[in-house]
Formats: sequence, structure tokens, C-alpha cells
Amino acid sequence: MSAECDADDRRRRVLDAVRAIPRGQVLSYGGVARRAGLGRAARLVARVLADNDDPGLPWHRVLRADGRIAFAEGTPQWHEQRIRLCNEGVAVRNGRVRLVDEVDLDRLLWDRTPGRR
DNA sequence: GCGCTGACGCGAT
DNA sequence: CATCGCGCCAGCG
Repeated sequence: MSAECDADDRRRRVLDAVRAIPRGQVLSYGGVARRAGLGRAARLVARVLADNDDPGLPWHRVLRADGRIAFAEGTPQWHEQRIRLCNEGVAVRNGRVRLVDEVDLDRLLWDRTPGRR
């Protein structure tokens, strides 16, 4: 069988990966793409979320790799995402969130990272 | 078929 | 630590 290269399938994987994010935790677009097995298709993740219409999808748990909210600061979407994150117990500082999940895994693998938290 | 755009990422300055 | 620039992926005019 050919590899799963259908756009619809990729899309489904992205949504699945986003839904897999536990409440109170966040993940970057690249992280989602990676977990979905799409490599560096971070932009694809963004595209999927933009096109998504499922209100039950925890899209607010997806942030940029630097922990910044993807939306432009000041926009209604930006405010909403910040509120949702704060509502879930995620510490948002100046529109920025601490991404620990991915870094944590790397730390376990490479061991050498100081406890910066 | 070409080029632009976008809820991106990362190394370099 | 803030900015810039280039690379990546897919949809659209």
C-alpha cells in the first residue's frame, strides 16, 4: 500500500494529535506535526487548525515553538486563547507560555540540561 | 504551471 | 533576549 500521503489523512492525524494534548498542557505546532508523524509540517498544522470548525478541539493548547501565541497580540483570538490557557492553569506571561513538554523529553534523553523551570 | 500567503521553526546577527 | 532571513508544506488566484 502506498504511504498515507492523502491530505485528508494528514489532516486527521493533526486533529488527533491536538486532541491528545492533556488539559493544562501545551504543545508547539512543530511538536504536533512531529507527533502526527508529519515531520516539519508545522505550517500544515496551522492550516488545519485555521480550517477546523470543531468547538471541542483544544486548539488553544497549540502555541509557537517559542511559547508565544500564534495570533497577533491584541486580536480577539489572541485574547481568547490566553484566557482559555489561563483557565486551564497554564501560566501565561506577557502572551508567552512555558513549553516544558518537548524540552522535558529531550532532557531525559540527553540528560545534560540544567533544571531550568 | 508559477508565485504569494499563512494560527510556523530555527539558526544567525 | 529581540530581529532578520531562509526553509518547509499546502492551498489558491
